[in-house]
Amino acid sequence: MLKKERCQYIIKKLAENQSVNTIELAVELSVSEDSIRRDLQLLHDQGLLEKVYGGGIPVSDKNKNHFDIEILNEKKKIALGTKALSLLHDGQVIIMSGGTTNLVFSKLIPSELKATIYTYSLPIAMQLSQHPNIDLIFIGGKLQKNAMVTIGMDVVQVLSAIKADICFMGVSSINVKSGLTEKGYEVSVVKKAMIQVSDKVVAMVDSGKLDTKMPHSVCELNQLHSIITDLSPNDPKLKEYSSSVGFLI
Amino acid sequence: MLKKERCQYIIKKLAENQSVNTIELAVELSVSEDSIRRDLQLLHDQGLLEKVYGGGIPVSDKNKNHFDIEILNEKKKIALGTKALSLLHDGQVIIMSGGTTNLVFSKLIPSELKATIYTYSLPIAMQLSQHPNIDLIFIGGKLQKNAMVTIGMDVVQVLSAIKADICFMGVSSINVKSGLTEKGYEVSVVKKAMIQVSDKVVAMVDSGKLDTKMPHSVCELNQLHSIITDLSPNDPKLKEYSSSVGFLI
DNA sequence: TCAAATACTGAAAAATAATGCAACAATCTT
DNA sequence: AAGATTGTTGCATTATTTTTCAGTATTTGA
Repeated sequence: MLKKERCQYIIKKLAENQSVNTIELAVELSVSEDSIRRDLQLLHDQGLLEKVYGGGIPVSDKNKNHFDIEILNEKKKIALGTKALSLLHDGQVIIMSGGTTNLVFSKLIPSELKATIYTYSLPIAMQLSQHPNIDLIFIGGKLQKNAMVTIGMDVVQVLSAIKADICFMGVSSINVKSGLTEKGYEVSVVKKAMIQVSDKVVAMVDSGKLDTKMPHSVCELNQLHSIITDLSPNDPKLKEYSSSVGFLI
Repeated sequence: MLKKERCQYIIKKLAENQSVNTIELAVELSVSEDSIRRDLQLLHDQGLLEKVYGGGIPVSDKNKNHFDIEILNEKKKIALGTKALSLLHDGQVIIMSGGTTNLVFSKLIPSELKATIYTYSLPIAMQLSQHPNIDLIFIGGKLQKNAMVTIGMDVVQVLSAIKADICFMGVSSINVKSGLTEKGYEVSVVKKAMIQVSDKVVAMVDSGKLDTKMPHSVCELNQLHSIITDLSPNDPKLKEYSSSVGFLI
């Protein structure tokens, strides 16, 4: 068995049992106790467990001051976000929706850019608050827990009062017939409001979202200024979209 | 067997077994280990697997995005926050100001508590968004970067419309004569608004803040329901405060 | 305190990896 | 078709990583 596999096994067992024992592990994995100890040391150095006499226990999460957000397909999303950078200019007023695609994008924004950004996504706000030249305005409201975005009438109301140059819209589902659609009604309402007040609407589309559909409509394709994907604009998967949208990037 | 076929075989086996072993593969595919290593290297370069000593494992797609917040004197603040827990009850409407003291406190809130919490601090919102039973409302506005809180008239306006049972107020500076004071004018305005709409105001005071002063006044001591510190209520440093305030905890 | 259990240390052994090289085959060029 | 080019393979050598083992130190619990 590979060393890395052993480590994964240990982590898994630790999560299940809240503790692991050196000797037990040595028997289960048929290696010497020394090897197990070295593995435990390694995992400890990575902050993945607490080493104690006789084995290991989980790290106490009371003292954790960090927030993690999992990003699927980060590579694709970086490719996508990098393309979107060409649409940014100094002085713009920008609205950004939530989603990990936009989170990745926000990380790519060059630190020289001077712009005003509105968002209602907590993680994106955290990210952009580190940016030296961006005026950041957070749109408050009731928080939707899993997505970490605010929703509801408060959000719509604030959005209605904005006049934005461009809006980067994270996309849950898109297909040619139904356009953009969302799983949650409230999010769809917020997105409609974003579109209303933005000169350009840019759909940030992870290629996995192509040709899928959700219950609540956001807008038709012809309302989009452009669609940015991680694929080449000539990719056959995008063929049917090209006629309905201004730009495919 | 062709190199390409081998690579496909490796990928397939990896998906099935969650790991592949160099020597095994060499035997199965009847080529030298060197060739297998070269294949693994190739697949690694293509991002299709993770190379480890002895073979390969799937690429971990758990790409995480990381936000860290530094907390000074965390121990003191945990002591302080733990005392504050006694003021929490189901059904309360709570306002929380920003600051690391309140961030630590928010982490200590038991997961059974059902309450509504208003805050204008990004990190506290991130923290509380993980809480299963708390209705969280974020107060939007322009973001102040270093403190990661929203400020300005938008915030004051939203606050004015609230009616809260209790308000946990992070404290920058406190002394007997001037009461609570702040470095920034805008934050002081926001805090005044919080006090206006809260039945009880609780000052969360790290003992390092005692007997200090800043330019902008927030309130006098007699407007506070209680002061919570990391010290014992009988500590001599708190003596002069005791006469002006309802409770010292 | 002692005895047992567990941990740490360093060195040697074993396993695995990387590198350069020559042989060979497939492909391309002329 | 002959020659040049390229890519793949296996081998020998050298480096690196991992494991074990023996001896010694530390921690634990009675």
